[in-house]
Amino acid sequence: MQEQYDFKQIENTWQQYWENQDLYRVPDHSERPKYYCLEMFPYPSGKLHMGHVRNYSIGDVIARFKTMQGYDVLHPMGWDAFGLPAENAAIKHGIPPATWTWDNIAHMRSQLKQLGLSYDWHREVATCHPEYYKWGQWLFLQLYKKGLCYKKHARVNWCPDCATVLANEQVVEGNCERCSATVEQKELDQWFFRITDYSQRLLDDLKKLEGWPDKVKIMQDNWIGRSEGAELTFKAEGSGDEITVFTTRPDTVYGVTYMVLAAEHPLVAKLSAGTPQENEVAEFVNRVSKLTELARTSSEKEGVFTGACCINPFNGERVPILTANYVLYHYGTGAVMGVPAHDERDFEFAKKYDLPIRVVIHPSKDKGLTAEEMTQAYTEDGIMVNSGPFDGTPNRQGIRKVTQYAEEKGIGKGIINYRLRDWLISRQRYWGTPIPIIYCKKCGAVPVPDHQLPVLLPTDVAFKPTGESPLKGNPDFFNTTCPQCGEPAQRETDTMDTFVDSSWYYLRYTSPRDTEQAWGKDKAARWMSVDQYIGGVEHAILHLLYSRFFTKVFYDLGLVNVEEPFENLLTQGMVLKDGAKMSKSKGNVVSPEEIIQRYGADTARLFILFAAPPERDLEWSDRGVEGSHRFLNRVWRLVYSVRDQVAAAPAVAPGTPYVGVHKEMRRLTHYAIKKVTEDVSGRFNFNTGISTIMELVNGIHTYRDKVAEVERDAAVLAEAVNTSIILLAPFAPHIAEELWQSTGHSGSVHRQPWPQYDPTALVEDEVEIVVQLNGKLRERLHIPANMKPAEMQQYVMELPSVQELIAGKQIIKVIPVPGKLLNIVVK
RNA sequence: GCCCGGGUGGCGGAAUAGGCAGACGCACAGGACUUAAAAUCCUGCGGUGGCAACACCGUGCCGGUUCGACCCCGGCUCCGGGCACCA
Repeated sequence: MQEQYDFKQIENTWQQYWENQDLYRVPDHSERPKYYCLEMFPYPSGKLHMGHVRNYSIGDVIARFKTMQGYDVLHPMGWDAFGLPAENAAIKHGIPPATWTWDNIAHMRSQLKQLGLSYDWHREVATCHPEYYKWGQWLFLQLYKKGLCYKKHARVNWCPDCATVLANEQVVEGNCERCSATVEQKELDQWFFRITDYSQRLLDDLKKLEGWPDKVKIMQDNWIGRSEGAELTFKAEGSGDEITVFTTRPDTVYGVTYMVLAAEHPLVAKLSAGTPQENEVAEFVNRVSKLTELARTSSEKEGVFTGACCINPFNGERVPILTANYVLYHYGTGAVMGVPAHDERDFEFAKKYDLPIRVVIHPSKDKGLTAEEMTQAYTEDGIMVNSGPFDGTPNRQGIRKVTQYAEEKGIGKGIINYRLRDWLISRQRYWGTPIPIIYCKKCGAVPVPDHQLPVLLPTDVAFKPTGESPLKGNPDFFNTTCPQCGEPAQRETDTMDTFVDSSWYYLRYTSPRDTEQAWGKDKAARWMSVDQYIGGVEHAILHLLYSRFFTKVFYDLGLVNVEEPFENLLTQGMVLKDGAKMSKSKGNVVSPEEIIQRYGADTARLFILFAAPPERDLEWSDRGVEGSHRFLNRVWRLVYSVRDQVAAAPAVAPGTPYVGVHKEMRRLTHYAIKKVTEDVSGRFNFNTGISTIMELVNGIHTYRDKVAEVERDAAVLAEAVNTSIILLAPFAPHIAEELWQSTGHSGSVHRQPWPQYDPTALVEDEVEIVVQLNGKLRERLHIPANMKPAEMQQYVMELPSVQELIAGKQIIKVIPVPGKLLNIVVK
């Protein structure tokens, strides 16, 4: 063992050794229980950033800890390798996307290896590899055959900069989630997955996910957006055209004073035809439908009379039909009833256009409302009035009763609406999984037969700066023959959203090299579900919702036997510098490479785990990094100074009665085992775990310095030193391995069993308690630890110093808390 | 507007079940070692007053419950995130 901590040499040596020994390979079958630890795989952008380092350091601690606890830990890594940046690089630098991507992967893989992460690299996957996307295509076809995948002509989100369509989830406040360009609307033929068929199950099963943060579950709940209500049908006067509205408040149907249709609603043109309103309506629709949803909904409410009226089937009243910008065509039925008295939007609209307001809910029997006095809508609960047979009914009951009545009369029905839309998966891009569909003039859209998979992405493609997919200009790719009739046919040139690729990679890791199937059912059964998933909260909806959907589909197809993919989810916070997210434009980026170069991987990992608990944002501090480095040096010097004594020491004999400093050293050792185990297992509070190891190391220093070498108990010292090395192993794996080997051990420290604490070592003879007077701290004192509350009270109360405290005061009550305090309440 | 988080020393953070606020680390100050510096080691480090023992104040603000509140309840405020004309 060298006197100096030479992290470079140590990290290189052990990384090579572990690789040569194949230390992190995990078997598919064994007697040990399984644990699946997964971190979100990265997009191979070129270099690791600190967010990656944090994500993977957290996962590595858990994986190593679980391994030491006796589990077979599946801890894989791979690459979310399809995507637009590869195409941009091709256009900009003339490098083919495949070359660019594989070069990046090679570099990032070596960076990950430099961090000393315990991945089973035999299981590496890359979504751009034909052996991976072949099965993505196969899964697409399984959904297709099940009717969960369809092509539809629809108004879709189009990003002009990315030159492709986007899923709803990828539009953030009207802008592209990737490049922030303003999203436009286009009418196109597009492929969708029928995720809406799973709305209710995706919602219901959120309750089963006890290991997920509430925040993420709430976000998914909101996104699915279940809303219970009724559809009610009104008939247009004259023509008899039916207008069905969706409402969550059927109890207010007697308060309807107008109807509103979305601008795109087919009846708008029909109803206004031939009325004096016709031109005005056409002009309004023309203007409004050009606007994006965001532009429409952020402007003031506007509407025009269509010239037609309809009859409220509940009270026979005649109300005008309008069209307005605040009604969305794609939600519900694209039509709403206007109840200004009890809906804020309707109130605002009615005030602007002078439409009548009719109160049909009173706050209570004694408290009424009048339309004239109202300054805002009354949306709370109350009693129904002006509502024919329903007068006097509490409105909550009224919702049920009106719906029931509508069903009996055939003018409506109860219904549940979801905000969730089907998942648009086709992309007009080259660098993605080709959609395995062939278009034949005779047979229509024909799925590519299984034996023809994969539909290979051609690599000899020309990129144009227009951004158009080069597949369109590649006849070798798109010209083919129909699998059904053999006539000439064309391939689909759209590729799949990369979120499709990342929605099943956790399953592929269970059978990464299987050439016969997407995964082995037995393998998936052994490893699924993922016990711990770790990644950024930015995937709360997109990736995590899609993966849940896929798993449910696979369950229904009999491909897996779990209904949820991720048992426990840890969403790590961002890495900040000077209070802001690291970014090139802000110039506050700290490069992992530089930190590893200067301080080593162990220091980088230790700092990032110590500086904050994983879920919180982490403020980067160069000083803090130095502190972590200093600590590792301190551990090194300690072990160096006692290495021979430790190596030669016997084990602590069970039951040995230690006293004084020796006893205290043992207490500290076993307390550290207890505390670090608790911090790493349940709470993932690595910061407090590390601080406990620091306390142990500080304690060993004191023990070494204050006790002469001859009086030192070698067994106690060795126990403390060995424990600190083992506890440090998941956090700083290289230095721990080196120290382990230098203190006379054989076998990797990472294959040692995680230590168990000895409860008898934690028992103290004396405890410090405080004496409070009316809850205020007055005195600290030491008492025997085994005192019962009554004994403790008597003992403390008789102490002269305490007598002095309470002299001349009337004692009202005394509250003894064993091992903690005694509170004396006096007057 | 609605729904989640979060406000604790100069800084990152700790207090896991209502029981000693500030563990651990950073920064800073003083000291030891050194010709000197770095490294290392030791000591101090919430505020105010005091030579000191000690006293008083102190977890965003106001109030409540309790023998006792960073922690529970009510009301506000500021910061971060999500959703937002979804009928």
